[in-house]
Amino acid sequence: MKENLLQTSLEPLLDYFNGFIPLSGEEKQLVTKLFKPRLYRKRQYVLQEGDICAQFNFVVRGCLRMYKVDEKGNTHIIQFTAENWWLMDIGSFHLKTPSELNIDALEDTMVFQVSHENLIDLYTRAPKFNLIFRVLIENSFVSLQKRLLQNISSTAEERYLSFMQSYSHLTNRLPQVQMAAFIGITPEFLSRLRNKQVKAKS
Amino acid sequence: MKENLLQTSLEPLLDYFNGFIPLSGEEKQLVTKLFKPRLYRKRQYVLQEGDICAQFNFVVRGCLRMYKVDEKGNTHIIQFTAENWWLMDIGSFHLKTPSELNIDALEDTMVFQVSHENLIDLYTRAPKFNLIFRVLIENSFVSLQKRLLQNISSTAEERYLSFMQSYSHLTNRLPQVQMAAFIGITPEFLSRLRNKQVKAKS
DNA sequence: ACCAGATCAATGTTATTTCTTGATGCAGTT
DNA sequence: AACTGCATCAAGAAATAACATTGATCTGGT
Repeated sequence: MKENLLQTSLEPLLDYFNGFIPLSGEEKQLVTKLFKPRLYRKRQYVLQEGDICAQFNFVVRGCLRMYKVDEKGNTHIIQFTAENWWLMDIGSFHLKTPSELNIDALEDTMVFQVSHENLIDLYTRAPKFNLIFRVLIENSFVSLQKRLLQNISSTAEERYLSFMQSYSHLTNRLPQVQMAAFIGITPEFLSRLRNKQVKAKS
Repeated sequence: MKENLLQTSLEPLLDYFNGFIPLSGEEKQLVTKLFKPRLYRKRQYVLQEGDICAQFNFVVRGCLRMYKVDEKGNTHIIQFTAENWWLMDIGSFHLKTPSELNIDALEDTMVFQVSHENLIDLYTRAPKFNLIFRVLIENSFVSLQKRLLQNISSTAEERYLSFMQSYSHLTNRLPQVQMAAFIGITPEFLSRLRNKQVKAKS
């Protein structure tokens, strides 16, 4: 019986950084030393409400979701993260306070993780990463803001359409229950919306 | 979308300890304070190779397996653990060294966990637990040794029969792939063995 | 040459997850 | 009062994944 091995090639991460600014050999070394691979299986928690978010996660393969569970037990998804993107609770990570968010895996997912300590170390030894991470976080910020705007100003149907656009690479990988929880409607209603779309086209 | 809540009655654990030696009210208090409930879902890791085993796990409901993955990616199961038994990597736990073993859930599984620190605390405040845990570990030791002996001296068929006996409570709960990985044969060959058994009986 | 067991590929069986549909309800518009 | 946009609950249907069986073929050790 074979199990998933965590194959540990740092390549995708190095490629990612290189896409911003080429790294020196030494910097690659640093990354190699400070980032650790880790496999999460479907449904497994990466971060649980009440815990401190101790890692920056870079997804190499698979898909994560970050969400909040409200008092009624309803799940609200803040973000999906698949290949070559980052996910963490920045607030909890930097302030070292318990998170009120959850992160878990929607598929078996490989990530590279840096701890807080190691990230500081990285910044100190290779200041270039300040730039990289600044840009990276700015990007996240922008898309978050876009999502907020989108969200507060639209009907369910509009949100659905907008979601299909901005997450087009994921729309046939994600179960509809998850999309519904992102859009903020019930799976049943999403089903009806889709139905309507199909009919409208013909 | 609703998520699973954990129900947290300590009863089974207290009963277990009481089965050794009756506990005082104070001792029960201690147990209540130092053990934490935790739910693992099917396929979820409890311990991952490379991590330090930080908890003693007492299974209340469900079933765990502890295994090692070799260089070829083959899984060798060391132990199954269901209701009212313990599981951990003792070595990693005590020496605080990275484990080379994995533990994961074969079913949704409820455990109570003590951390290293809390366990020491428990021993200090209620020395009676030294006895309890000594006996408990001796028991594990004995069955481990039995397994080893069984293993090095038998054919696959003998190992299968012996497994059916000593794990009789689990034989219709465990998938055969898992049993095969315990016995040390391929699932296909196990299937044939079982077939042979059935035929032999008629 | 034979036996215990592996490997590979195909197929069958069950269980689990996901999706759809209908019935009904309810709070805000118009 | 009726209509729209959504929720809730229950039941089935459809899709997928997990598990089991079987046949064919191979291998290393006696």
